[in-house]
Amino acid sequence: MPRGSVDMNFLFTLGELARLVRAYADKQAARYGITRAQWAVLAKVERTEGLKQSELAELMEMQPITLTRLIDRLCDNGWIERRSDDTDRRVNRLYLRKAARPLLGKLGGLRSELTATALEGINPADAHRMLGQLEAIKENVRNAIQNPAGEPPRKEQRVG
Amino acid sequence: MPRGSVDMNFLFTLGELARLVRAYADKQAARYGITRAQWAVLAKVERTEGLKQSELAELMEMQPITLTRLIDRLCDNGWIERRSDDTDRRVNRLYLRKAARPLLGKLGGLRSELTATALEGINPADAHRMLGQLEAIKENVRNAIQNPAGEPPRKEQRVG
DNA sequence: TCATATTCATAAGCTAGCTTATTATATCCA
DNA sequence: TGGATATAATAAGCTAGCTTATGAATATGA
Repeated sequence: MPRGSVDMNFLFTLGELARLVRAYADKQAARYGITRAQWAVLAKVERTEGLKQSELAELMEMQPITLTRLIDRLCDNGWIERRSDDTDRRVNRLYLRKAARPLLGKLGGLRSELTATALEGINPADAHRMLGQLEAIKENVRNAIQNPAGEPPRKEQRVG
Repeated sequence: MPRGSVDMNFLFTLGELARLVRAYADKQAARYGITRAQWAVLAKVERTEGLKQSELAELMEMQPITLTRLIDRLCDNGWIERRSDDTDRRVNRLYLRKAARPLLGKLGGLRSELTATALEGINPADAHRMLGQLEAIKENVRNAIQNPAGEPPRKEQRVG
């Protein structure tokens, strides 16, 4: 196993874990008539109302078209709404609707439950450190995507 | 933040990281004409030739029908083959074909590259511990899926 | 022994990712 | 002023997850 952890099975373990967690969270969230992906969008809108779709997509590390579909569903259910921008007619800005409030309350509880289940037996300090490492890895991968090896870094990076 | 780490944003951070890593790995693997999901299957078959599809699906925490489609692609490309079982005509067993060998060699190198990129700046001991924690979380979630809260554990668990 | 239940693989149809292309609107600058 | 370029959202069509349903083969048990 040359060079330390290089040959660890990190890639596939992460994929399998994400698959399991997604299946579990989707099943639980289905009680409230929402999917995990839609829930993630709703939760972000709650914290940052008034964003453009493109800004939100960037925040969530997701392509704008993927977000468009999720927003369609959330609007269909009356949880959020698109409002057109005063000065740029291309833009939609996203706002919560009243109907989302009770749902968001329940989802908050569910999030705590799911997190507690997943992290059971791991002490809080370790869990915290692990979360920090996951964020660091996210940053590494984001940089790798934006500055592919062998190419000079582009100016005007979105992530500074 | 009551009760330690319960309200950490573990759920969505994991989802975003998995999305980023998948996008990156897919883009790199595309150089060899394969996707990350197909690659994961191929790598498992390499390590455990002769498994039934249903056994492999269980190993990979994935539904049999999802696996069926991935196997279809791998067979189309001539990298693996389904062989029927001598004693049970319902069963397909999976074997590598010669054509997979050079590909597997290249993919091994790619895996090391991707892992090194993702884990850059994290020391090997920490990375190792983190991987162990991810496995522990996987186990927690698997148990939660199989023994939903409020129901008695079913006998004949698949994961014992 | 034969009806019932289980298992294996797959089909149909859904969500959620992606890339590439399109349309409408803004911006830039010559 | 007006043509090229850039940006916002969406469409089309792909992969990979899922649930539910189905057909074939096997196992079980009265």
